[in-house]
Amino acid sequence: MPRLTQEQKKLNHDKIIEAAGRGFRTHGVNGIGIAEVMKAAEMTHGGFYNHFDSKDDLAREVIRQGFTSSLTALADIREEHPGSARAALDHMFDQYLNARHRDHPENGCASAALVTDAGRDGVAAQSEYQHGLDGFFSAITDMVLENASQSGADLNAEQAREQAIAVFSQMVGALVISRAVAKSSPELADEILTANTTQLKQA
Amino acid sequence: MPRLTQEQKKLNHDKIIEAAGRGFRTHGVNGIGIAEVMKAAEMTHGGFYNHFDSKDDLAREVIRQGFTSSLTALADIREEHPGSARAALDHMFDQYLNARHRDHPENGCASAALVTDAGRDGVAAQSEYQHGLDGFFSAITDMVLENASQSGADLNAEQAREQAIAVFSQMVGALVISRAVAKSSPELADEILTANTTQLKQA
DNA sequence: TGTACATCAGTGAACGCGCGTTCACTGATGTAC
DNA sequence: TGTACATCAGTGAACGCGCGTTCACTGATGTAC
Repeated sequence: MPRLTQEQKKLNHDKIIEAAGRGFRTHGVNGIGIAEVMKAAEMTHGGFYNHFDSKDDLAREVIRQGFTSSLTALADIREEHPGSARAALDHMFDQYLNARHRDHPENGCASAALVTDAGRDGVAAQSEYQHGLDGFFSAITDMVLENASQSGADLNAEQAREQAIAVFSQMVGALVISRAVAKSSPELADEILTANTTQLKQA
Repeated sequence: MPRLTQEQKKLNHDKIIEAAGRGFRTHGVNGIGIAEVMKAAEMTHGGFYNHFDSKDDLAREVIRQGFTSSLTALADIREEHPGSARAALDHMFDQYLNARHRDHPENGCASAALVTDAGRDGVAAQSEYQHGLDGFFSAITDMVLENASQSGADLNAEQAREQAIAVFSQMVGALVISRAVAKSSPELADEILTANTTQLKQA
Protein backbone atom coordinates (compact mmCIF):
# COMPACT_ATOMS: atom_id res chain seq x y z
CA MET A 1 0.00 0.00 0.00
CA PRO A 2 2.60 2.66 0.98
CA ARG A 3 4.07 4.98 -0.24
CA LEU A 4 1.46 7.66 -0.85
CA THR A 5 1.19 10.61 -3.17
CA GLN A 6 2.42 13.95 -1.87
CA GLU A 7 -1.14 15.27 -2.07
CA GLN A 8 -2.35 12.23 -0.17
CA LYS A 9 0.26 12.85 2.50
CA LYS A 10 -0.90 16.45 2.86
CA LEU A 11 -4.50 15.23 3.18
CA ASN A 12 -3.47 12.79 5.90
CA HIS A 13 -1.51 15.54 7.65
CA ASP A 14 -4.61 17.73 7.77
CA LYS A 15 -6.70 14.76 8.85
CA ILE A 16 -4.44 14.23 11.86
CA ILE A 17 -4.68 17.89 12.83
CA GLU A 18 -8.43 17.78 12.52
CA ALA A 19 -8.75 14.58 14.55
CA ALA A 20 -6.37 15.94 17.19
CA GLY A 21 -8.29 19.22 17.22
CA ARG A 22 -11.45 17.38 18.12
CA GLY A 23 -9.76 15.06 20.60
CA PHE A 24 -7.73 17.76 22.35
CA ARG A 25 -10.70 20.09 22.65
CA THR A 26 -12.89 17.34 24.09
CA HIS A 27 -10.45 15.58 26.42
CA GLY A 28 -7.58 18.04 26.81
CA VAL A 29 -4.14 17.53 25.33
CA ASN A 30 -3.21 15.22 28.22
CA GLY A 31 -6.54 13.44 28.05
CA ILE A 32 -6.12 11.66 24.75
CA GLY A 33 -3.19 9.73 23.33
CA ILE A 34 -1.54 9.75 19.95
CA ALA A 35 -2.79 6.25 19.18
CA GLU A 36 -6.38 7.33 19.65
CA VAL A 37 -5.90 10.49 17.62
CA MET A 38 -4.38 8.49 14.77
CA LYS A 39 -7.21 6.00 14.98
CA ALA A 40 -9.71 8.85 14.65
CA ALA A 41 -7.72 9.96 11.62
CA GLU A 42 -8.06 6.40 10.27
CA MET A 43 -4.40 5.48 10.48
CA THR A 44 -2.13 3.49 12.75
CA HIS A 45 -0.10 5.38 15.29
CA GLY A 46 3.33 4.46 13.95
CA GLY A 47 3.11 6.92 11.08
CA PHE A 48 2.55 9.87 13.36
CA TYR A 49 6.19 10.90 13.40
CA ASN A 50 6.28 11.21 9.62
CA HIS A 51 4.10 14.29 10.19
CA PHE A 52 5.06 15.81 13.54
CA ASP A 53 8.15 15.99 15.72
CA SER A 54 6.22 15.33 18.89
CA LYS A 55 2.82 15.53 20.53
CA ASP A 56 3.65 19.07 21.63
CA ASP A 57 4.35 19.97 18.02
CA LEU A 58 0.91 18.68 17.10
CA ALA A 59 -0.68 20.65 19.93
CA ARG A 60 0.90 23.81 18.57
CA GLU A 61 -0.45 23.07 15.11
CA VAL A 62 -3.92 22.47 16.55
CA ILE A 63 -3.87 25.85 18.28
CA ARG A 64 -2.72 27.60 15.12
CA GLN A 65 -5.31 25.95 12.92
CA GLY A 66 -8.04 26.43 15.52
CA PHE A 67 -7.56 30.17 15.72
CA THR A 68 -7.28 30.46 11.96
CA SER A 69 -10.62 28.84 11.32
CA SER A 70 -12.30 30.82 14.13
CA LEU A 71 -11.04 34.07 12.67
CA THR A 72 -12.39 33.05 9.29
CA ALA A 73 -15.77 32.36 10.87
CA LEU A 74 -15.68 35.76 12.55
CA ALA A 75 -14.88 37.46 9.25
CA ASP A 76 -17.86 35.65 7.69
CA ILE A 77 -20.16 36.93 10.42
CA ARG A 78 -18.96 40.44 9.84
CA GLU A 79 -19.57 40.20 6.12
CA GLU A 80 -23.13 39.13 6.77
CA HIS A 81 -23.81 42.51 8.37
CA PRO A 82 -22.10 45.01 6.09
CA GLY A 83 -23.93 48.07 7.36
CA SER A 84 -24.07 47.40 11.08
CA ALA A 85 -21.20 46.47 13.35
CA ARG A 86 -23.73 46.32 16.16
CA ALA A 87 -25.63 43.56 14.37
CA ALA A 88 -22.37 41.73 13.69
CA LEU A 89 -21.35 41.92 17.36
CA ASP A 90 -24.76 40.66 18.49
CA HIS A 91 -24.55 37.85 15.95
CA MET A 92 -21.12 36.92 17.33
CA PHE A 93 -22.43 36.82 20.90
CA ASP A 94 -25.33 34.59 19.90
CA GLN A 95 -23.14 32.26 17.91
CA TYR A 96 -20.55 31.97 20.67
CA LEU A 97 -22.75 31.82 23.75
CA ASN A 98 -25.27 29.16 22.90
CA ALA A 99 -25.97 25.61 24.02
CA ARG A 100 -24.74 24.02 20.81
CA HIS A 101 -21.31 25.62 21.09
CA ARG A 102 -21.20 24.78 24.79
CA ASP A 103 -22.12 21.13 24.22
CA HIS A 104 -19.78 20.62 21.26
CA PRO A 105 -16.33 21.82 22.20
CA GLU A 106 -14.87 19.49 19.56
CA ASN A 107 -16.01 21.84 16.79
CA GLY A 108 -15.79 25.01 18.81
CA CYS A 109 -13.49 27.80 19.80
CA ALA A 110 -9.94 26.62 20.43
CA SER A 111 -9.26 29.60 22.64
CA ALA A 112 -11.92 28.46 25.08
CA ALA A 113 -11.39 24.70 24.90
CA LEU A 114 -7.61 24.85 25.25
CA VAL A 115 -7.17 27.93 27.38
CA THR A 116 -6.03 26.29 30.62
CA ASP A 117 -3.92 23.81 28.66
CA ALA A 118 -2.25 26.81 27.03
CA GLY A 119 -1.59 28.30 30.46
CA ARG A 120 0.41 25.18 31.28
CA ASP A 121 2.13 25.00 27.88
CA GLY A 122 5.59 26.24 27.03
CA VAL A 123 6.56 29.37 25.19
CA ALA A 124 6.19 27.89 21.71
CA ALA A 125 2.55 26.88 22.14
CA GLN A 126 1.75 30.10 23.96
CA SER A 127 3.17 32.04 21.02
CA GLU A 128 0.65 30.39 18.74
CA TYR A 129 -2.10 31.13 21.22
CA GLN A 130 -0.95 34.71 21.56
CA HIS A 131 -0.89 35.22 17.81
CA GLY A 132 -4.44 33.93 17.45
CA LEU A 133 -5.60 35.97 20.41
CA ASP A 134 -4.16 39.12 18.88
CA GLY A 135 -6.17 38.36 15.76
CA PHE A 136 -9.35 38.13 17.81
CA PHE A 137 -8.60 41.32 19.69
CA SER A 138 -7.94 43.20 16.46
CA ALA A 139 -11.05 41.93 14.75
CA ILE A 140 -13.29 42.79 17.70
CA THR A 141 -11.59 46.16 18.18
CA ASP A 142 -12.47 46.97 14.56
CA MET A 143 -16.08 46.03 15.15
CA VAL A 144 -16.30 48.07 18.35
CA LEU A 145 -14.75 51.06 16.61
CA GLU A 146 -17.05 50.78 13.63
CA ASN A 147 -20.06 50.43 15.89
CA ALA A 148 -19.06 53.59 17.78
CA SER A 149 -18.75 55.59 14.59
CA GLN A 150 -22.04 54.17 13.27
CA SER A 151 -23.85 55.09 16.48
CA GLY A 152 -22.21 58.49 16.76
CA ALA A 153 -20.30 57.67 19.94
CA ASP A 154 -16.91 59.10 20.70
CA LEU A 155 -14.34 56.33 21.15
CA ASN A 156 -10.63 56.26 20.47
CA ALA A 157 -8.62 53.22 19.39
CA GLU A 158 -7.19 52.50 22.85
CA GLN A 159 -10.62 52.53 24.44
CA ALA A 160 -12.00 50.29 21.71
CA ARG A 161 -9.21 47.76 22.21
CA GLU A 162 -9.76 47.79 25.95
CA GLN A 163 -13.43 47.05 25.38
CA ALA A 164 -12.64 44.35 22.85
CA ILE A 165 -10.31 42.59 25.29
CA ALA A 166 -12.95 42.77 28.01
CA VAL A 167 -15.65 41.47 25.65
CA PHE A 168 -13.61 38.50 24.47
CA SER A 169 -12.50 37.65 28.02
CA GLN A 170 -16.12 37.60 29.10
CA MET A 171 -17.15 35.42 26.16
CA VAL A 172 -14.45 32.84 26.91
CA GLY A 173 -15.11 32.89 30.63
CA ALA A 174 -18.86 32.48 30.15
CA LEU A 175 -18.41 29.52 27.81
CA VAL A 176 -15.92 27.61 29.94
CA ILE A 177 -17.87 28.18 33.15
CA SER A 178 -21.07 27.11 31.45
CA ARG A 179 -19.33 23.93 30.29
CA ALA A 180 -18.09 23.29 33.82
CA VAL A 181 -21.64 22.82 35.10
CA ALA A 182 -23.41 21.62 31.94
CA LYS A 183 -23.64 18.00 33.08
CA SER A 184 -24.66 18.65 36.67
CA SER A 185 -26.99 21.59 36.03
CA PRO A 186 -28.11 22.40 32.49
CA GLU A 187 -30.34 25.17 33.90
CA LEU A 188 -27.44 27.00 35.54
CA ALA A 189 -25.33 26.42 32.43
CA ASP A 190 -28.06 28.01 30.31
CA GLU A 191 -28.48 30.88 32.75
CA ILE A 192 -24.77 31.65 32.50
CA LEU A 193 -24.99 31.88 28.71
CA THR A 194 -28.11 34.03 28.64
CA ALA A 195 -26.96 36.37 31.43
CA ASN A 196 -23.70 37.03 29.62
CA THR A 197 -25.38 37.43 26.25
CA THR A 198 -27.82 39.97 27.66
CA GLN A 199 -25.11 41.92 29.43
CA LEU A 200 -22.83 41.91 26.41
CA LYS A 201 -25.56 43.16 24.10
CA GLN A 202 -26.37 45.98 26.51
CA ALA A 203 -22.82 47.29 26.73
CA MET B 1 6.00 4.03 62.95
CA PRO B 2 2.37 3.34 61.88
CA ARG B 3 -0.41 3.51 63.07
CA LEU B 4 -1.09 7.21 63.63
CA THR B 5 -3.39 9.16 65.88
CA GLN B 6 -6.83 10.04 64.53
CA GLU B 7 -5.88 13.72 64.65
CA GLN B 8 -2.66 12.92 62.78
CA LYS B 9 -4.66 11.09 60.13
CA LYS B 10 -6.92 14.10 59.70
CA LEU B 11 -3.87 16.34 59.37
CA ASN B 12 -2.43 14.04 56.71
CA HIS B 13 -5.78 13.96 54.92
CA ASP B 14 -5.79 17.75 54.71
CA LYS B 15 -2.15 17.74 53.68
CA ILE B 16 -2.98 15.52 50.70
CA ILE B 17 -5.84 17.79 49.65
CA GLU B 18 -3.60 20.82 49.93
CA ALA B 19 -0.78 19.22 47.95
CA ALA B 20 -3.23 17.99 45.31
CA GLY B 21 -4.82 21.43 45.17
CA ARG B 22 -1.49 22.95 44.28
CA GLY B 23 -0.52 20.19 41.86
CA PHE B 24 -3.89 20.02 40.09
CA ARG B 25 -4.10 23.78 39.71
CA THR B 26 -0.60 23.97 38.32
CA HIS B 27 -0.51 20.92 36.05
CA GLY B 28 -4.14 19.98 35.63
CA VAL B 29 -5.71 16.88 37.17
CA ASN B 30 -4.30 14.74 34.36
CA GLY B 31 -0.94 16.47 34.50
CA ILE B 32 0.26 15.17 37.85
CA GLY B 33 0.15 11.71 39.36
CA ILE B 34 -0.85 10.42 42.75
CA ALA B 35 2.72 9.47 43.57
CA GLU B 36 3.88 13.04 43.03
CA VAL B 37 0.99 14.49 45.01
CA MET B 38 1.71 12.15 47.91
CA LYS B 39 5.39 13.04 47.74
CA ALA B 40 4.48 16.73 47.98
CA ALA B 41 2.40 15.80 51.02
CA GLU B 42 5.51 14.07 52.41
CA MET B 43 4.15 10.54 52.27
CA THR B 44 4.54 7.49 50.07
CA HIS B 45 1.86 6.85 47.49
CA GLY B 46 0.65 3.54 48.90
CA GLY B 47 -1.28 5.17 51.72
CA PHE B 48 -3.38 7.27 49.37
CA TYR B 49 -6.30 4.85 49.35
CA ASN B 50 -6.65 5.04 53.11
CA HIS B 51 -7.91 8.58 52.47
CA PHE B 52 -9.67 8.57 49.10
CA ASP B 53 -11.58 6.11 46.96
CA SER B 54 -9.88 7.23 43.75
CA LYS B 55 -8.09 10.10 42.08
CA ASP B 56 -11.46 11.44 40.92
CA ASP B 57 -12.65 11.43 44.52
CA LEU B 58 -9.63 13.54 45.43
CA ALA B 59 -10.31 15.92 42.54
CA ARG B 60 -13.82 16.45 43.84
CA GLU B 61 -12.49 17.20 47.31
CA VAL B 62 -10.01 19.67 45.84
CA ILE B 63 -12.79 21.54 44.04
CA ARG B 64 -14.92 21.65 47.15
CA GLN B 65 -12.12 22.87 49.39
CA GLY B 66 -10.91 25.36 46.75
CA PHE B 67 -14.26 27.08 46.47
CA THR B 68 -14.70 27.09 50.23
CA SER B 69 -11.46 28.94 50.84
CA SER B 70 -12.11 31.37 47.98
CA LEU B 71 -15.52 32.22 49.39
CA THR B 72 -13.95 32.82 52.78
CA ALA B 73 -11.44 35.16 51.17
CA LEU B 74 -14.27 36.99 49.42
CA ALA B 75 -16.15 37.37 52.70
CA ASP B 76 -12.99 38.81 54.26
CA ILE B 77 -12.71 41.38 51.48
CA ARG B 78 -16.27 42.42 52.01
CA GLU B 79 -15.75 42.85 55.74
CA GLU B 80 -12.84 45.16 55.06
CA HIS B 81 -15.21 47.62 53.38
CA PRO B 82 -18.25 47.70 55.63
CA GLY B 83 -19.71 50.92 54.26
CA SER B 84 -19.05 50.54 50.57
CA ALA B 85 -19.91 47.61 48.35
CA ARG B 86 -18.32 49.54 45.49
CA ALA B 87 -14.99 49.57 47.32
CA ALA B 88 -15.34 45.87 48.09
CA LEU B 89 -16.04 45.07 44.43
CA ASP B 90 -13.04 47.11 43.28
CA HIS B 91 -10.89 45.39 45.87
CA MET B 92 -12.07 42.02 44.57
CA PHE B 93 -11.20 42.97 40.99
CA ASP B 94 -7.72 44.10 42.00
CA GLN B 95 -7.08 41.01 44.05
CA TYR B 96 -8.30 38.67 41.33
CA LEU B 97 -6.88 40.31 38.24
CA ASN B 98 -3.28 40.90 39.11
CA ALA B 99 0.04 39.42 38.07
CA ARG B 100 0.63 37.57 41.33
CA HIS B 101 -2.63 35.66 41.05
CA ARG B 102 -1.97 35.01 37.36
CA ASP B 103 1.55 33.71 38.01
CA HIS B 104 0.61 31.56 40.99
CA PRO B 105 -2.35 29.39 40.07
CA GLU B 106 -1.27 26.92 42.77
CA ASN B 107 -2.58 29.25 45.48
CA GLY B 108 -5.29 30.85 43.39
CA CYS B 109 -8.89 30.52 42.36
CA ALA B 110 -9.93 26.92 41.80
CA SER B 111 -12.75 28.00 39.54
CA ALA B 112 -10.27 29.48 37.10
CA ALA B 113 -7.48 26.91 37.36
CA LEU B 114 -9.75 23.88 37.05
CA VAL B 115 -12.52 25.25 34.87
CA THR B 116 -11.77 23.29 31.68
CA ASP B 117 -10.97 20.19 33.70
CA ALA B 118 -14.39 20.56 35.30
CA GLY B 119 -15.95 20.79 31.85
CA ARG B 120 -14.53 17.34 31.12
CA ASP B 121 -15.39 15.91 34.52
CA GLY B 122 -18.40 13.80 35.38
CA VAL B 123 -21.54 14.82 37.17
CA ALA B 124 -20.14 14.34 40.68
CA ALA B 125 -17.24 16.75 40.22
CA GLN B 126 -19.42 19.21 38.34
CA SER B 127 -21.87 19.20 41.24
CA GLU B 128 -19.08 20.38 43.53
CA TYR B 129 -18.12 23.00 41.01
CA GLN B 130 -21.70 24.10 40.63
CA HIS B 131 -22.18 24.41 44.35
CA GLY B 132 -19.11 26.60 44.69
CA LEU B 133 -20.10 28.66 41.68
CA ASP B 134 -23.54 29.29 43.16
CA GLY B 135 -21.79 30.59 46.26
CA PHE B 136 -19.78 33.03 44.18
CA PHE B 137 -22.81 34.19 42.25
CA SER B 138 -24.77 34.76 45.46
CA ALA B 139 -21.95 36.64 47.15
CA ILE B 140 -21.37 38.91 44.16
CA THR B 141 -25.09 39.42 43.64
CA ASP B 142 -25.29 40.68 47.22
CA MET B 143 -22.44 43.10 46.62
CA VAL B 144 -23.98 44.37 43.37
CA LEU B 145 -27.33 44.84 45.06
CA GLU B 146 -25.81 46.64 48.03
CA ASN B 147 -23.80 48.87 45.75
CA ALA B 148 -26.93 49.81 43.80
CA SER B 149 -28.78 50.77 46.95
CA GLN B 150 -25.75 52.68 48.25
CA SER B 151 -25.42 54.63 45.01
CA GLY B 152 -29.15 55.23 44.67
CA ALA B 153 -29.51 53.12 41.54
CA ASP B 154 -32.64 51.13 40.80
CA LEU B 155 -31.83 47.44 40.42
CA ASN B 156 -33.89 44.36 41.15
CA ALA B 157 -32.57 41.00 42.32
CA GLU B 158 -32.75 39.34 38.89
CA GLN B 159 -30.81 42.14 37.24
CA ALA B 160 -28.22 42.04 40.02
CA ARG B 161 -27.72 38.31 39.61
CA GLU B 162 -27.38 38.69 35.86
CA GLN B 163 -24.70 41.29 36.39
CA ALA B 164 -22.96 39.17 38.99
CA ILE B 165 -22.81 36.21 36.61
CA ALA B 166 -21.41 38.41 33.85
CA VAL B 167 -18.84 39.94 36.20
CA PHE B 168 -17.59 36.61 37.47
CA SER B 169 -17.47 35.13 33.95
CA GLN B 170 -15.36 38.05 32.84
CA MET B 171 -13.01 37.71 35.81
CA VAL B 172 -12.42 34.02 35.15
CA GLY B 173 -12.03 34.52 31.41
CA ALA B 174 -9.57 37.36 31.86
CA LEU B 175 -7.43 35.37 34.27
CA VAL B 176 -7.25 32.18 32.21
CA ILE B 177 -6.55 34.04 28.97
CA SER B 178 -3.88 36.10 30.65
CA ARG B 179 -2.28 32.89 31.89
CA ALA B 180 -2.41 31.42 28.40
CA VAL B 181 0.03 34.05 27.09
CA ALA B 182 1.96 34.89 30.26
CA LYS B 183 5.09 33.00 29.19
CA SER B 184 5.17 34.14 25.57
CA SER B 185 4.06 37.74 26.12
CA PRO B 186 4.00 39.19 29.64
CA GLU B 187 3.01 42.55 28.14
CA LEU B 188 -0.12 41.19 26.49
CA ALA B 189 -0.87 39.18 29.63
CA ASP B 190 -0.67 42.38 31.69
CA GLU B 191 -2.76 44.31 29.18
CA ILE B 192 -5.51 41.70 29.47
CA LEU B 193 -5.61 42.09 33.25
CA THR B 194 -5.60 45.89 33.24
CA ALA B 195 -8.14 46.21 30.41
CA ASN B 196 -10.57 43.95 32.24
CA THR B 197 -9.98 45.63 35.58
CA THR B 198 -10.66 49.06 34.09
CA GLN B 199 -13.79 47.90 32.30
CA LEU B 200 -15.10 46.07 35.37
CA LYS B 201 -14.59 49.08 37.61
CA GLN B 202 -16.44 51.29 35.13
CA ALA B 203 -19.51 49.11 34.97
C1' DT C 1 8.75 7.11 -23.57
C1' DG C 2 10.24 3.17 -20.95
C1' DT C 3 13.01 0.99 -17.43
C1' DA C 4 15.68 0.55 -12.96
C1' DC C 5 16.16 2.09 -8.67
C1' DA C 6 15.99 5.14 -4.63
C1' DT C 7 12.75 7.30 -1.61
C1' DC C 8 9.65 7.41 2.02
C1' DA C 9 4.42 7.19 4.07
C1' DG C 10 2.15 4.02 6.42
C1' DT C 11 2.24 -0.56 9.23
C1' DG C 12 2.50 -2.91 13.44
C1' DA C 13 5.53 -4.73 16.91
C1' DA C 14 8.42 -3.17 20.42
C1' DC C 15 10.91 0.13 23.83
C1' DG C 16 11.03 2.03 28.59
C1' DC C 17 8.31 4.59 31.60
C1' DG C 18 4.88 6.40 34.64
C1' DC C 19 0.25 5.88 35.64
C1' DG C 20 -3.82 4.44 39.02
C1' DT C 21 -4.57 0.93 41.96
C1' DT C 22 -3.69 -3.26 45.06
C1' DC C 23 -1.64 -5.73 48.74
C1' DA C 24 1.27 -8.07 52.40
C1' DC C 25 3.49 -6.19 56.02
C1' DT C 26 4.69 -3.28 60.27
C1' DG C 27 4.06 -1.52 64.62
C1' DA C 28 1.97 2.23 67.37
C1' DT C 29 -2.76 3.36 68.68
C1' DG C 30 -7.09 2.37 70.59
C1' DT C 31 -9.93 -0.79 73.27
C1' DA C 32 -11.71 -4.56 76.13
C1' DC C 33 -11.21 -6.48 80.44
C1' DT D 1 -4.80 1.44 86.50
C1' DG D 2 -2.42 -2.13 83.90
C1' DT D 3 -2.26 -5.74 80.48
C1' DA D 4 -3.45 -8.28 76.04
C1' DC D 5 -5.00 -7.88 71.74
C1' DA D 6 -7.37 -6.08 67.66
C1' DT D 7 -7.23 -2.27 64.56
C1' DC D 8 -5.51 0.30 60.87
C1' DA D 9 -2.32 4.41 58.76
C1' DG D 10 1.59 4.43 56.42
C1' DT D 11 5.30 1.68 53.72
C1' DG D 12 7.13 0.03 49.56
C1' DA D 13 6.94 -3.59 46.18
C1' DA D 14 4.04 -5.14 42.67
C1' DC D 15 -0.03 -5.37 39.22
C1' DG D 16 -1.62 -4.48 34.42
C1' DC D 17 -2.12 -0.86 31.32
C1' DG D 18 -1.60 2.92 28.20
C1' DC D 19 1.48 6.39 27.18
C1' DG D 20 5.02 8.84 23.77
C1' DT D 21 8.35 7.38 20.87
C1' DT D 22 11.33 4.20 17.89
C1' DC D 23 12.20 1.02 14.31
C1' DA D 24 12.54 -2.78 10.75
C1' DC D 25 9.74 -3.60 7.11
C1' DT D 26 6.73 -3.00 2.81
C1' DG D 27 5.70 -1.59 -1.59
C1' DA D 28 3.85 2.23 -4.47
C1' DT D 29 5.65 6.71 -5.87
C1' DG D 30 8.91 9.70 -7.79
C1' DT D 31 13.20 10.20 -10.37
C1' DA D 32 17.34 9.47 -13.16
C1' DC D 33 18.76 7.87 -17.38
